[in-house]
Amino acid sequence: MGKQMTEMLKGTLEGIVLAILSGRPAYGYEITASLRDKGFADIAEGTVYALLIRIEKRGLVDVEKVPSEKGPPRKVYSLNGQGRDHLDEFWGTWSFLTQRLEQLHDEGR
Amino acid sequence: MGKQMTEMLKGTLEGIVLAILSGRPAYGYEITASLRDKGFADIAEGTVYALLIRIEKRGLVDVEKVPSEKGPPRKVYSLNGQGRDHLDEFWGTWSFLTQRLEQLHDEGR
DNA sequence: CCCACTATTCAGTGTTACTATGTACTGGTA
DNA sequence: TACCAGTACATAGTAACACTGAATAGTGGG
Repeated sequence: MGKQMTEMLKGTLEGIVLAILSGRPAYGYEITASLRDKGFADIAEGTVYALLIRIEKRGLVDVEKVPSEKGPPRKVYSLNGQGRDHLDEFWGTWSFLTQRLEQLHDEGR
Repeated sequence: MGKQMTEMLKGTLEGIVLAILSGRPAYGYEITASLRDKGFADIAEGTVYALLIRIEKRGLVDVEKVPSEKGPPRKVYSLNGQGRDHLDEFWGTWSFLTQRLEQLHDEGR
């Protein structure tokens, strides 16, 4: 992954994962695959799992352990009320940033 | 500043400052004021100065010391060729991110 | 029996923005 | 004179985050 992308993902990746979970509950391995599909090809598994543990500790998601047919049990994460609030905040912050940057980009020509 | 914004600025602030410098050369104190004008009210001076030193070490900007009438000499930074390339890369990475997130945001309703 | 795939965890690292403080120069004012 | 506000830059220490690399564990196929 480019170093620029790595830095830009800080703070953003959390929002991305919360947004994915806002659609439906999912487990780590699944989310990693989903990210790859969405174009984030080089996000390491370890990164996603660490993020999930973080948002769990903050109380943004509920967790349920579900047995898998193909491997160890899955930890299925679902967005709760607090998580939904946090996601709303995220979109607010994000749109603020995009507006400022769009303006800067337009000024630059 | 919100913690979310703090994290999201990582990687982005550098691009913002480079974009400002792409318009015209500027010095730290001036850039900090410019950021306040642009809506980034709570960015600490120390943050900007540290960033400027960083991009100087990476060779993205040229520096010239210019005496000031109102205080210590100013360090005026101007974007050089390498900085311009880096800024282009930044916009590329940024637009990739915004596209993915826009899509995610639209899916979320 | 080993390998590929599924699934999670964790210690150590590098980068970044923030906090808090200090330094230095000028001009106005009490 | 002494002090303070404004200008201008620097830096040590901290917290947060994504990445690297590796380990662990379960299942099924060659």
